[in-house]
Amino acid sequence: MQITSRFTIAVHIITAIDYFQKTRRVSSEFLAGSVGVNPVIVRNVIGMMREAGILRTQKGSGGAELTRPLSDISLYDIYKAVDCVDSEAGLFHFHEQPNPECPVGRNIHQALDESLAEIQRVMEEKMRSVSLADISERTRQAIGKEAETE
Amino acid sequence: MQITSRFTIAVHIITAIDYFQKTRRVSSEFLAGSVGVNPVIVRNVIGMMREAGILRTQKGSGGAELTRPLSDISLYDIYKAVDCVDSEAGLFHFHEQPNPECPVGRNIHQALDESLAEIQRVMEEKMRSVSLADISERTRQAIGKEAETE
DNA sequence: CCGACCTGTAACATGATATATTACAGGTGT
DNA sequence: ACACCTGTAATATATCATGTTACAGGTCGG
Repeated sequence: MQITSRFTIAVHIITAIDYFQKTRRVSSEFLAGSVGVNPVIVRNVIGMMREAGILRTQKGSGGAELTRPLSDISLYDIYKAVDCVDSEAGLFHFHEQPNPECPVGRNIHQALDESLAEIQRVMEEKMRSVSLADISERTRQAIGKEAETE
Repeated sequence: MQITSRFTIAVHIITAIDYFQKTRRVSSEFLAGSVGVNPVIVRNVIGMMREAGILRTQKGSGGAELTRPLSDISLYDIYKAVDCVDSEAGLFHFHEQPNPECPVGRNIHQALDESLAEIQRVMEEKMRSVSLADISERTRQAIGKEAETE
């Protein structure tokens, strides 16, 4: 099991929009080229982030624009926006038919749920603590280092 | 995306083995009845835990037996044993072909990896902090409360 | 030593999901 | 009018989780 690549694709997209938006028009085609996936995937991921209020898009003329500074967008915002996990079901898939006639079967769910929820919570809190500004900053630093060694 | 139910099934199995092993023979058929899945699933999950050294099994006569006390088995041990995530690839699936000709494309992976690894790490550390003794204890308490209200 | 019961494992079916791809209707700006 | 863009539907494919049947071989009580 792995968290869908939509997540890293979305982070890549946001970073690229921020990096390029002042110098060129950032269309889904262009982004698809940078990310290395089909433009339709990009448009879908962008659509999810638009619904989540992270960015705005312009039909026709093209290009996407962030609605707030990178420092106000966390990895958690992206993760939620692109639906990496079902919000209701949670991160862990509990087996669905523990036997109610068995004492363990009818109580294990309740006994485990609290711990599973906590695990999910610490993970999500860590995601909240990382902003897209952090990622963008690291990306720009890496690009800067490339220039040095040329 | 969700973590496979093999994980909660495995926790259920360990808890049930501990709960029943002194009073009856705990076969894969019996466990399958408690968990509510096919006996083959149980045998496969048990097989994975055997490979991980968490329990021993007896061909022929049946029954599984834990190799160490519940307090020495953590949720993380189970999670690793039943292969919830690919150990090499990690929890997050990075898109595989970011464009090396794009400055963002060729640096985003490195810029993100550190954060993704940290997120995975805090999650796994939380899993290490919960032992099967905790889960068993809560299960037994829940069973005890049932008895009270009868 | 036979028969009942068990495990380990392979083989196959099925449904869900991630990703890719084609297609097209409709918006925008020159 | 035309080129370029987005939003979205429809479809294809591959992978994976889970279920199911089947069977070879181990163990043990009678």
